[in-house]
Amino acid sequence: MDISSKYNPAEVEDKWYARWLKNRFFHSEPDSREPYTIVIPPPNVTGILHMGHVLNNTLNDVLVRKARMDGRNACWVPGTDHASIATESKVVAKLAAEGISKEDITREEFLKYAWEWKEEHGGIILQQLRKLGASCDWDRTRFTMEPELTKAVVATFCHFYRKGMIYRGVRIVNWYPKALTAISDDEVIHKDTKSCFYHIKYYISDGKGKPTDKYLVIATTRPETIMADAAICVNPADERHRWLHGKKVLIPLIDREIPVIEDDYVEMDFGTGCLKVTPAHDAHDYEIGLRHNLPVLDIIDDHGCLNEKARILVGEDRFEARKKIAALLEESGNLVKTEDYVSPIGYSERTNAVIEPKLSAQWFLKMQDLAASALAEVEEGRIRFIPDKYRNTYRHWMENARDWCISRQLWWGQRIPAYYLPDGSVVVEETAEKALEAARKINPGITAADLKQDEDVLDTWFSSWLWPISVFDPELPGHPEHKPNRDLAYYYPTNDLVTAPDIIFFWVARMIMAGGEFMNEKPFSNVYFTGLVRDNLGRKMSKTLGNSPDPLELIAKYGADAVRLGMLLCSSAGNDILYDESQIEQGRNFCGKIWNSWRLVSGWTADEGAAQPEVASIAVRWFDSLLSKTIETMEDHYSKFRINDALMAVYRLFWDDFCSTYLELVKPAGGKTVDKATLEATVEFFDKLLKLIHPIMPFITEELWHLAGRRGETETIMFERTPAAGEYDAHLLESFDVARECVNAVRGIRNQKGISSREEMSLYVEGDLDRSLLPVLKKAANLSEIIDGEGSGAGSQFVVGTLKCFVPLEGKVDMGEERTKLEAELEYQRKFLAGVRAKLSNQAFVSHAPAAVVESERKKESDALSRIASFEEALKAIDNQSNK
RNA sequence: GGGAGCUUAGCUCAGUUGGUUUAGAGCGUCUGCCCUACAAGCAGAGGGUCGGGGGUUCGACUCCCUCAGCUCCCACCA
Repeated sequence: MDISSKYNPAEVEDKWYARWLKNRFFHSEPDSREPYTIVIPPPNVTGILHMGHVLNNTLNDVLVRKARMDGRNACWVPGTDHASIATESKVVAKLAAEGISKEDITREEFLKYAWEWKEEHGGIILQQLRKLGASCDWDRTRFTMEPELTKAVVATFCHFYRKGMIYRGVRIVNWYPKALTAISDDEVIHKDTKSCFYHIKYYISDGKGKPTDKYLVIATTRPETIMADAAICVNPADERHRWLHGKKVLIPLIDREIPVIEDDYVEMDFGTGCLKVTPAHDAHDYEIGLRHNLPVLDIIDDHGCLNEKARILVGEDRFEARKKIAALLEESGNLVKTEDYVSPIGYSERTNAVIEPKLSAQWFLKMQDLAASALAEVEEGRIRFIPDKYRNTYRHWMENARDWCISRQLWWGQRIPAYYLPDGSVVVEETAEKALEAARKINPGITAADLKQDEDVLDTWFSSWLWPISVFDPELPGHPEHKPNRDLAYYYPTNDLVTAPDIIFFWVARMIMAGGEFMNEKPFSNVYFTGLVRDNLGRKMSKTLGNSPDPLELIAKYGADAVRLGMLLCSSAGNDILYDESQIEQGRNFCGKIWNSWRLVSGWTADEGAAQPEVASIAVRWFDSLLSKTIETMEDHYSKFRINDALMAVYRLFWDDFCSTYLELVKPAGGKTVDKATLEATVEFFDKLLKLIHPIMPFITEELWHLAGRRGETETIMFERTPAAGEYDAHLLESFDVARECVNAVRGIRNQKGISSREEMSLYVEGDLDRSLLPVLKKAANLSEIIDGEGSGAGSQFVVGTLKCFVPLEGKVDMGEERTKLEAELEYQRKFLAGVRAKLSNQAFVSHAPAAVVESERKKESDALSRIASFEEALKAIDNQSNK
């Protein structure tokens, strides 16, 4: 059969992916089989493939392909996420590059640009996934902002609003001045940041707005907010500040009078024990303000600049204002001192911009009930996390979940379906028409033009949490009375979810909540958390470091199968992945190995009449057993999501056992013909191996499966069944390993003595070895004869287990060297024996340890004794020789 | 500040209820090989007192305590 001498992944991969698509092999429809469902963690619609995606989607694909070959109706639903903040900021940047400012255009115009951009760049990542071999059901591709899914999101909002779980409130939120939007707590990262602690004098007022000569000192890191102070707060138990109770003080520079209040919140031993309370610019202060009924004065605008309410430094950026006010305070004599200080500051996870705690009106979803039931799903074991340790993290969060701020001050996203009447009252309805209807019940005179829809959009996660439901039946979310359609009824709950642990709360937890709310059923059974992909120095991959390779270039260079294997090689669940290109090289090499092994086998021609050599017959029986055993091992690994262990098992089976051992044993000596039975068995083994490898490396296995079976274009390995583990001969496997060790030892001696593998040798064996395996020894070690008995004279002695072996080495043996080697062995065995005997002579051990353990120690003892005897004899023999 | 986890060969990691483990794998390293499947390969070899200390136990990489180092998550002491 013609087969190119080198495997060409690019050609093969493009060919097969196109055929798979053409035949719609990935497409799934409900039928009588058991479903296996995965929904993709939807990547950002404008994103491009990075190594994290490669890891995640490779794992997904392995699971899906495995399930498909297990005979299940596998469905992997792909799609993308509209990613409001990320996408909007990209569009804003693009417009800015064209000289267009978002503020100069209308919402409609902006959205037009955004959609254009999405159409142009959106979904590139889905094309890229095809290169990786992802077997997604592309006919089911979804986008979180497509009309149907948007309807689902809006309906969901209305649903929770009607249940009284959504409310609008003025709260301190994490304000992101650059994008002019609030972001959720989860999108803020706190980092210890060097800053400055300003100690500032506030003079006591004489009651008429004039300073007395008495003062208190507060310490703050944010002097630019003093103009927004509503009070000074001290701990009521703090004796030092008792004299301040009931007093009023004047804010420096602007001389506004504020009260001194008392609250337990203030730590006596921190700072000066006096806290300036700035309800508009600090969440704790806001709480204190509520308790003490303090006025709220917001002096920072949406861009992070001081506004006119600050009275001074109006229009200055918050950081500029901080520098300037420090100078002003210094001038006015209010600055006592400054000291270096490190404090946690919130940054945007996305852009690293400093987040401003800011008072603003936002929509919230109450979390308490949702979180409690979502916690139970995991705690009571209905949903399994892999690795298990994430349960702790999950529990902690769910027990402390705060209400979810679901509004975002953006345009790209699902607009909040709240409509305001001129009198300020609000109606929440799925459509503008329904809203008008509802509004007229409040005020019959209302016209459509009077109703103003809320300007905000919903947090992206407010759509992605519906994903496992809405991709199948977008009618259901928000309408729990709706009967699930055929797809949803069949595919839900999905089986496994593969995702990164950093979105455990953003997404995983919330999908569980939505599942409980609308389906009364968990959305998936297993969540496999991958690690973060890092470079080989352990650094996160980032554009700025330039340490993030382009997966498509890697695929072009090494092939998708190689990239997949390379990623899986280093990935055990939950551990970070230290990526190194050498792993992908290893994948490429494995492809080469598989390819070449078939080149070898395909070159064999069967000789109908020839009898099967004994060594081939043994090899076939042995490999058949080993194959069964390995399949069993792999199934066990898969069931525990130990994908890389399953991979390693088949990798070694193929390379070490099939190629290096089996093929070498059955390989016809002259390179000409092989008996029929052996050839058939070999081809069948190869076929099974391909099937075992297919979920991991889909392309090369499909190619070879076709080459090996001369199969038609509409056939595919992907619907073949996973080979079943049959019975295996444990005794054969064990004794075969002894034989292999012997072979190893002989080869070692060859190596050491510089004897070519082509030169035949003799071997003496004495002791425990299955003699039926002698042909294996003979062929693998290239022995002319194996003599049962004790060898003597010039030669080298070694022991495998309790088997004593001797290789005659006439004229090639250095007796001194042999002596040293044997003495070292003897020394080791004696020490070992001493250890075992110490154990056995310990009465406590003998009486407490289980009989089997004691028995095995006894066996160790007798084995060691026999080995020692062998070595001693060998040494004696050497001495006799040299004495001659 | 709270919580979780990690520390095993040069590197990355297994080690599944403490005893057939005299601690394994992959990669890398070293030695020898182009023998017609494969040098992206073949055949071998070396390499670890399982982070330190203590304890429980007949027995500890495995359980407990403690110290050290690292990582992650949560947390706005101004």
